[in-house]
Parts: sequence; structure tokens; C-alpha cells
Amino acid sequence: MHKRGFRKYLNKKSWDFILKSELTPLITLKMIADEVGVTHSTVSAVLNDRASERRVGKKTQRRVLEVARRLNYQPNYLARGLVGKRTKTIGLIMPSGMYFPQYLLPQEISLLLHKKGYQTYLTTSLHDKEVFLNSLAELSARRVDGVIFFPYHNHYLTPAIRQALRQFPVTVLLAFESIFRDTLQAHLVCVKMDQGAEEMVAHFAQTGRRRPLMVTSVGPSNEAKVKAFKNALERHGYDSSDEAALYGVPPIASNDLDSYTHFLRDFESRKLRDRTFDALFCTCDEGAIAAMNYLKQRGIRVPEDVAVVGLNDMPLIRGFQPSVASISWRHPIACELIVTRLVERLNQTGLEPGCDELPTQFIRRESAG
Amino acid sequence: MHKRGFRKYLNKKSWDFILKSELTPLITLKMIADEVGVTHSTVSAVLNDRASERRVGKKTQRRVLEVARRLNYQPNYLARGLVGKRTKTIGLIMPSGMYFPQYLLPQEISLLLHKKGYQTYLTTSLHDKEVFLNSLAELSARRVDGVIFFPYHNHYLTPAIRQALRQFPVTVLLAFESIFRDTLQAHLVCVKMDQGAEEMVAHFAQTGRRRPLMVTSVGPSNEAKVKAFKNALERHGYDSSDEAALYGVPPIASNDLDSYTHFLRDFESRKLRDRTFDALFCTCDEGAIAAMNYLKQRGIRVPEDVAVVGLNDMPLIRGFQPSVASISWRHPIACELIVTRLVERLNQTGLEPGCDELPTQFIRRESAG
DNA sequence: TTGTAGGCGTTATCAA
DNA sequence: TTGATAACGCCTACAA
Repeated sequence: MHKRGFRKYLNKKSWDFILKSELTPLITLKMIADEVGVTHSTVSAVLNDRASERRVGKKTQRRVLEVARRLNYQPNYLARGLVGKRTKTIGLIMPSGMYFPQYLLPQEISLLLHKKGYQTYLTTSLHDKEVFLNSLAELSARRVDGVIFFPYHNHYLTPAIRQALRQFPVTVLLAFESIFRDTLQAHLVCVKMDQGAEEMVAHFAQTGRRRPLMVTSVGPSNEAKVKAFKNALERHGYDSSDEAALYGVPPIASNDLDSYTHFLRDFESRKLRDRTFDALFCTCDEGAIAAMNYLKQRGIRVPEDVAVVGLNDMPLIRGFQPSVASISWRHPIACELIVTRLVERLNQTGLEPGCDELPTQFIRRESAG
Repeated sequence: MHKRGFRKYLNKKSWDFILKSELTPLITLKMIADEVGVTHSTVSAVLNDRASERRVGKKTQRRVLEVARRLNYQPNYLARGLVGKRTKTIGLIMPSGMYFPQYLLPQEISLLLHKKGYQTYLTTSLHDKEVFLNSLAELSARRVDGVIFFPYHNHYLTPAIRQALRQFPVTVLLAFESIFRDTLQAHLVCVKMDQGAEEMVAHFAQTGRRRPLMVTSVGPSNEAKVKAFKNALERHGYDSSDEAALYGVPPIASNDLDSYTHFLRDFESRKLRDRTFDALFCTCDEGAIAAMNYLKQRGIRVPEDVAVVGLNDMPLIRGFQPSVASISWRHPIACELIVTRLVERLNQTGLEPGCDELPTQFIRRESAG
């Protein structure tokens, strides 16, 4: 059966298109059935391992398989999804991706999902509720079996969004706080800032720092981190008031600057010099490096005069001089967990919404003293 | 019409599932039609701006729109795709993603595609032909309208893969060399290494360097870069033999190490000290930083004794001391171009395969002298 | 051991 | 101005 043989399966328009464009025609069950000389339902049974159940003859099975392979048959997932079976498709909604390891998560997650037989839609919410809602609608229109997303903060879970999430058989959240569980039928993978913050502040206390300051971009996205930091400060007898412990940097516009430059410019605009501190905790490694360069430029030594700690533990920060301390949230484990939980829930309907807590870890390096 | 009203549209199994799981039922054209009191084809016409063509009454239109919005109707893209219209879905196949800006591309591309009304499947080829072929099959099964992928080298375009690519109405390639065009009906966005390499080597020549050495991971992925470097060396009268100009690092296993550590370990295993050089060109910025740290450790000064240049121009390398020179391939422009070309070809069938060349740029910074 | 028929949610083409 | 009806490709009963 060669290309010409497909003519009868196609209307004129499709056929002309195929001829002209040199496209390979897509094979259907019916084409295979005709070629072998059986019905499409027989072919379907063989190709879906339902052959024995249906008592298809050995010979027929072999021929079907042979023809299917020869013609390079690929089941149409649209049709399959339409009849009600799962689409084997997952939607992944990421906020924006200026920071490591956020921009690694899509690749890692899609790779893990692929191993489990799923394809992944990648979508961006841009930290914008409207965009988020819109993405959910599109994923629902495509009948994904589940969604994974990363809301950062309850703030992004408006009633409309909560409602929209109920369209999906399974949803898994990645977040920095654990309050979402309430009314949402979703599994939560929660990266706990508390542990890392506690370890870091304990280190500050031990090494005699008196004024730790947190540098963070303003907005709800970082609330959990701020809270964890303040709690740790209190436990160790530091002043945890906003005035003493917090330094806000304007949020970075997506696709605008890179975050290193963004933080550096802010520091250089004379704002950081008005503050007193001998330890800095920056909510991203890029910010920590910007801070170190800013301090160096002003003759302030790291770590002797000021300790600096970042967040996210990018591989590259080990290469700086002094090497940069950081808080790691071990994203490979998080990805693994997310995918495992998702697939688990896809296979086993009716599971109660659960929660996995992933403690962060303070990684001490030279910049922290 | 409240939840209970949907009962009649669902078989027992689906209904029980809905009830139990608190899922929002998905609305169909038929449900809207029944609610309004017309046929689904009328509803379809109204909802697809075909109302005037079909002469639907104003009143009917209003009611249809109102009910559709109230019930939060979302067209089923599976069904829509099945009847032959485009799926508004693109497949993106990335190699592996250990390096910047590769891990940024998926986000950037999917965001741009989203703005044009497309959703993006993210898939990984892992630099493995089998995986690649498999990904193509899955994307085809899902009837994507087009694919974008990043093959690095002709080597990855085996006959089987070329054949598989013919299943897709439109394909766009991103690559470092321009030989692909031959038999392939694909548009190519080609990042030309020549220009950046030329500028860099010219700079080496001007500043009196005598032995430039290229540090690159072994494998076909970097062939175009090697060629560009060697050509530039020849043009400037340098020895461009493999022995003189090339230093190979084993390819990094995906999900194994980070590339900074990988390069550093290799350098430290005494292999780099056997070579003579006064200028290093590393095919990734991570490698350049590893080299700088290795040299510093051995008392060799950068850039006085050895000039160091990276590739990719990661934002963070500006923060190093000395700041790291690099070759930039301006990936935002590449992404924009890829998406523009793809959409152009989707809207206008029968375009001849074209090619856009994107010259790279040498970014001089302290490490290059 | 296999074929037939109905349905999934759309769109498109008739006919009324 | 609208309603039937036939595809699209697949799956699943049920019939033979």
C-alpha cells in the first residue's frame, strides 16, 4: 500500500493538501483494518492489548501488528480523549521564571512525566490572576488529566480560580506555605522556608551578628519567606520589626531586566546605605551576588563586616569569591514528589487531599562567615 | 440550571464520579442548546462568530451568549481538532537544558506562542535519537499543528527522524549551522557562531595572545562552534590544529552534575596543566568561570596571563571579579523569530522553506583583557 | 473468533 | 432564520 492508496480515505481538500505538501498521511485504524481485511474494532483490540480478551486469532494479531508497524500507525489522542478515556496530558502553570530553579522546573517535571507516559503543556501565569485564569481555561479546553501549578501565595487563589481548578480531575500545588489545603481538593507539595531560615539565623547568632536584614522583592510572593525569617529572628532575640529587619526591592517586571542588574541598581540608588546591618539575607542568589559586589565597591568586607546569604542555591554561586552561602530547597526532590503524587492520584481516584512538606536547608559557605 | 440538571447528559458512571469528586461538569454545546431551546449547530454558529453568516436572530444570539457565559462554556479542543481544524497546539522539543539560555527558551517560546493563541507541549530529546523519535511520535499522536526543535547538529537528523518530521504541517528548527535545509521542508533559525568567534579571535590577536585554546565538551553538538573557532584562528594566522587549539571535556550526563562542577573537576584532574595557552574560549559560561577559578588557584592571573571568554552571556557573569567576557547569541531575538516564522507558516500554507541567520556577538569584559 | 452500531463534542453542509 | 445530519477517529457493548 503506497501513498496513492490512501486516496480513498481522504476528501479532495485533504488529498490535494497531502500531495502538494509532501506530508505523510496519518494512518487510522480503518486503513489498517482494510489492509489486513478485518474490522477496525478488531484492530483496536489487538493494538490495545485486548486481543486475548476478545479472542483474536494469533494469525490476525500478527498481521495487524505487522501492518500497523509498517504504516507507522499512531493512535489519534484527540479521538481517544474524546471517547472519555484520559488524554494522558498534564498542564503545568509556572509563574514567570526569572529565577533559578524556577526555570529548570518545567524541563525536570516534563521529563519525569514523560517517563510515566504523559505529555506536558507548559503555560505561564506571569504572577497575574487574569492570565492564570485564562491558562486554566485553555488547559481545561484541552482536557488535561491534571494540572500542576506554583501559586506562591494564597493571594493567587481567588474564588474564581478555586472554582476553575475544580474542572480538573487532579491538581497538585507547589508552594511556600501550607494554608491552601482548606477548601481545595488539591495535593500540596510545600517547600518550608522555616527550617532554612532557622538554621541561617542560628548561624548569625552563633557568629555574633547583631543586625540581620532581609532583602526581598515586594509583593505577596515572598510573604512566607518573610514570615519564616521574622519568626527565626524572634526566636533568637533579634528585633524583627519591618523597620529593622526588612528591605524591599521593587518587583522585577517579567522580560524586563535580569535580576542581578535589577538588585544592583536598587542598591546603588543609595537606598541600601541608609540601613544598618551586619548580615544580609537575599531572597534570590542573584540579589546576594549584587549585594556582595555593592558592598565590595564601598569597601565593606564580606563576610568580615557583613555576612551574605542567598536563596535557591544556584550551582554557579559556588564559583564566586567568596563562595556564596544560600538556602537550598532541593528542587529535584520537589519535582520528583510532585510527579509521583500527581500520577498516584491519577491512578487512584478519590484520594484525600494530602500535603508533603519539604524542609529547606541552609548551605554555609564563605560569604556567611 | 444547576448541577443536578446535568444528570441527563451523563451516564451513571460519569454522574457518580462528578457527584463524589466535587468536579465541575464540563459544558457542551448541546447543554447550552437545550437550555436556550435551539440546536447545537446554532449555538456553534453564534459562539464562533458565524452568527450573521447564518442569520441567527439577535435575541437568540444574546441568549446563547448569556447562557454560555453563565455556564462557563469552554469548547472542547479535542473534538474541534478531530473534525479537522487545527489544534492550536505546538510541540517544542528541547535537547536537555543544562546550560543557559536553553533552559529559558521553553518559557519564552511558550509565552510568545500563548500570545498568538497557541498552547505548547514541552518535550525533551536528551540528545538521544531514540527519545527524539519517540517524542515526535507522541506529538504527532496529539496532532500538533507544528513543531519547534533544537537539533544542534545534522547528526540528529537521521532518515527516520526526517521522515517523522513530515507528519507535521509546519516545523521550525533552531540550530548552530545551516546545512539542514536540503531535503527538509522546514524553516531554519540559525545562530551563526562565526561572527562572535571572529570578533573574539580578532580581539585575541590585537591584544597579543599567542595560543588561544578552545575548551568544549566532546560530541557532535559543538561541531559548528569548533569549526567557527578554527576558521577564525586560521584567518588570524594561529595554529588551528586539533592538538594546538582544542581541549575536550567529556559530555556531561543529564541530571548528573551541574556544569560548573563538571568543568572544574576536569580541569583539576591535572589535564589542563599539560596544555599551553594564553587565551581560553569555553563553550559555556559555567566552564569559563570554572577555568578562571582553576587558574586563580594555580596563581595564574586573568586576564594578564590568560584571557578567558565564555559562551551564552548569562546575566550573572557580569557579577564576577573580573567580569566574564562572553559570546552572546541574543536568545530573545531568536525566540521571537522562531515564533514569528512558525505562526507565519501556519497561517500561510505552502511557503518555501526559509532561513534566518542570527549573528552572535562578542561581549568584551575584564576577563578578556 | 469477529462484525455492527452507537456515542464522544465539534464543525460543515444541506434542507426546510 | 433555523434544524437535521454526516463526518472526524476511536472505544465499547452487543450481536452474530
